[in-house]
Amino acid sequence: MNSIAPSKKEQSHQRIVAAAARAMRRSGFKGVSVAEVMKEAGLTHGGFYAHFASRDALLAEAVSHASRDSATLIRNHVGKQAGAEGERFRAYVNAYLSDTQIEACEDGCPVAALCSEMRGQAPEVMASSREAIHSLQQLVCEVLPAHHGEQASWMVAATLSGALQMARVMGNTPQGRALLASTRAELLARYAD
Amino acid sequence: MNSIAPSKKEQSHQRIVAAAARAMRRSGFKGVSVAEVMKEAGLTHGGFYAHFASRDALLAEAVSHASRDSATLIRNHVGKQAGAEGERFRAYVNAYLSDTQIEACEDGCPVAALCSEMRGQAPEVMASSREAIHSLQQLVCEVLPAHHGEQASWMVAATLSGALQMARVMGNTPQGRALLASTRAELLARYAD
DNA sequence: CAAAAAATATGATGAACATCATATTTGTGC
DNA sequence: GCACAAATATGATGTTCATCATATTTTTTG
Repeated sequence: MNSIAPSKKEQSHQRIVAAAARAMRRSGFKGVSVAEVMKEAGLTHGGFYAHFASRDALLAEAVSHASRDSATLIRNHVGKQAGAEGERFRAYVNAYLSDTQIEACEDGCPVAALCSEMRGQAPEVMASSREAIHSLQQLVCEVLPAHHGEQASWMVAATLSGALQMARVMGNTPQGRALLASTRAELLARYAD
Repeated sequence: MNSIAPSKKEQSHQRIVAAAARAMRRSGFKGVSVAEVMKEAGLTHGGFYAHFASRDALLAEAVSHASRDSATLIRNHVGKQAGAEGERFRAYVNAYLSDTQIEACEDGCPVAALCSEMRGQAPEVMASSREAIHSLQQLVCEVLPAHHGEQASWMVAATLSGALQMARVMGNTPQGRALLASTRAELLARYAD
């Protein structure tokens, strides 16, 4: 077997992780059933344990995958606007808190999708979760005008995640959209420059 | 029977709701098992359906209970400091984001404890959840210096809930405490007056 | 193409859980 | 203290689910 081409097993492994990462953000940790994820990956449920030591091991990998994935998505979106300091921040906040995010959980930020559920998970899942939170803060740091410092980046990360979660509970309604609009306006007024 | 004294049934009902409200904030919606809640209330699991139409009906009541309960707790704490405008806000933020809150989920804000899990619950649970979010924002409005307006109150509510959730994932560690401290500092610097 | 190895499918097992029907206990008015 | 009603307990049922042992299929190698 060629060691460059991904083996069949690796491909299956990745399909399973990707399916879990989507299911997780759609329905929470508890919403990830081994059988359903395997079906979504085009496999049968029994073969699961040839790929993962346990369901928790899958969840841990899926959190990391979702984190990298959503970070890449939004980096690509923001990276193109390399204008004045503050422009990248505007683009980032407007994307993270856009109205479309209310209903687009599946490909969105795993912290917003799962944060209140992370506490109390298995140790390996918590470790991945802490990394996902760090990754979110890191991303904020990259786009936040530098003079605001690290302290502000933690607070902004918390605001972004908290606001998106709340808006999703309100739903894609005037209320939910107003919540997002308020948060965008406050953040931009105080941190865009 | 006297209609003033709470009946035995009402007392049991309240004990069940209170137990569920604690279990819920400790372990999430999924962590509320009918059998365990009944045991914690000093009853056996089978009697449950004499009190509630379904598990979801219990969850909905428990969210409302937790919301009222934690609001009362923090109102009592803050209410005593009726000093200059901004003093109440300082007291509120310092209490909501105090280090002790990292480990005190059971009696804390149900929005911080459950927000990312609320989306996708049964309709009655979502209705209670939306009310709990409104109640949090209302409380922020009461303590926020008036000139900041309603827009700021939504953003501050999101920040509080988001930061506490993240800190709880980090745990009661230098990291978690630093996250809370950063958020407190930013909020107070920008909204205390 | 045949044999060996790797990957996946089938089906079973046991645990956890919500729900409910029925029995037992507890409290109340006479 | 006795009968009646309300409240609670017991135990059963059916379902969902993670996990795993074993069989079958697919892939690779000689």
